[in-house]
Amino acid sequence: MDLRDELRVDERLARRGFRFTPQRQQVYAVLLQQRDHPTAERVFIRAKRKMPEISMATVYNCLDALVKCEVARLVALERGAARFCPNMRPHGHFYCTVCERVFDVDLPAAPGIALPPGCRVERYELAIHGRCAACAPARPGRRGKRRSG
Amino acid sequence: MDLRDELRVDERLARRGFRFTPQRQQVYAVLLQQRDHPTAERVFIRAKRKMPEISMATVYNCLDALVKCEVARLVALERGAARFCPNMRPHGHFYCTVCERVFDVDLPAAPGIALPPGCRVERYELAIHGRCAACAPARPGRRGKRRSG
DNA sequence: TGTCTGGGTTAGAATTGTTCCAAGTATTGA
DNA sequence: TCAATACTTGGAACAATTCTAACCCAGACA
Ligand SMILES: [Mn+2]
Ligand SMILES: [Mn+2]
Ligand SMILES: [Zn+2]
Ligand SMILES: [Zn+2]
Repeated sequence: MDLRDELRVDERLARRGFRFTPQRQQVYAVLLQQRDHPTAERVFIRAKRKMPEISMATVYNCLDALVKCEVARLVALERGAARFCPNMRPHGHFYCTVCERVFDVDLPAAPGIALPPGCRVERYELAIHGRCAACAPARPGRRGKRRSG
Repeated sequence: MDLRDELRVDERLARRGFRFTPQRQQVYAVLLQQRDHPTAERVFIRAKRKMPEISMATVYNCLDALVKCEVARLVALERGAARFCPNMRPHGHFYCTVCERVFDVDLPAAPGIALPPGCRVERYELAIHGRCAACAPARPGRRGKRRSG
């Protein structure tokens, strides 16, 4: 984890009356360490390696604080568990329907979409569903590695 | 409901071994009647007006059949209840974060997104979050009409 | 120093949205 | 007419998330 990043996170939390507790540091470190868009449960499993006492409730609380302070993004790709991403640059996601891995993709510079009149855009959520390189050749069933951590 | 549409639906279901039962007709009619991207529960409430015996399990079953036969789309905009849409032309969605209404928007002709190499796209899901015309002027809290059905 | 205050952590209960199940019903086609 | 198959139903089960109540802890302040 980059020290400058951590300092920024610290003050971003403080600005909203949140503390950068050891649990929140650990949850944030987990997000930075393996940027594979883990679910809350996967974050929980990884965070427990260095902090065995941490609870699921705390993981949800920490992720919520990080998302509220714009230090992490919640990514809702399908129904089912939300995923989390510490990349705060605007970007979309490629979701492999076979191995369920998620990849960041850049958004097009000029979306050029005609909105209903009077609408104000807050953010774009682009999800591209398909097959990643590892899974593209297969036809049905599942391929590629899943649940690696 | 357009008769030609209904006939097409009938055969689309039949092709997959599904029947266009009175319940499925009713659920489909509800989707066509008020194209506001209702949740399963809202479909249930509306369907009960003409078919008081219908159950939630059947509404889920019917929506599932319609989605499988490509007669309706499941739209997963946020965490929480999925929404359903009978518009099968490719389109994205504008989601008002205040009143929670959903509007169809046309997709740009050429998205022009650089994907991870080797990826095969199945479909795009574009969701634009923001404020609709009715809710744009407001700052915090909620405005606009909600849950009208 | 003692204690007040407010956020934080925890386990477990509750809630939400969805899927599954078992039993009975309806439709189809030999 | 009979068997196979699909369908509907209420309720149980389930998964993801949120809520609750008890305790913890750091910093403010008397
Ligand atoms: Mn991402
Ligand atoms: Mn739509
Ligand atoms: Zn894959
Ligand atoms: Zn609105």
